Amino acid sequence: MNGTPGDPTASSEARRMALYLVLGQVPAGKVISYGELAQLAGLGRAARWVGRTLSQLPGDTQLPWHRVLGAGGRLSLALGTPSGDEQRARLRAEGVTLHNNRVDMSRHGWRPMEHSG
DNA sequence: CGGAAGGCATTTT
DNA sequence: GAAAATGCCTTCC
Repeated sequence: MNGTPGDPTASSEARRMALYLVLGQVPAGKVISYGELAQLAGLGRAARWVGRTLSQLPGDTQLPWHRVLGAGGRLSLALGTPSGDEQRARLRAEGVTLHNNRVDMSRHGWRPMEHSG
């Protein structure tokens, strides 16, 4: 609940909508971190909230949640987990190069601001 | 010096 | 109060 007076933040539903919009802006073959995603969605440092929301997403969602990684392209999900294994499988399917538990941000790091920020 | 891996601190539900 | 799809800092190669 957003029953926190003093916080101009919108309802959790509004935050989730912003997250969907930003996440839908992520092109295939590119990746982004939870923190970046939260910041682009205007959520600030709610990186935890982003990860939690993605985990709440249904399997029927069309959102590319598998393009969301930890900071610096680090995989937060561990192998052995349904989501962790699927994320790596989907990323590789899009042409993303995986290094053990790291992604090549230099080649797949999404830059919504490009250079003219 | 640069990249990768692990640990501790922060935030949200 | 506890758990979790994280983030930044420090250390090793």
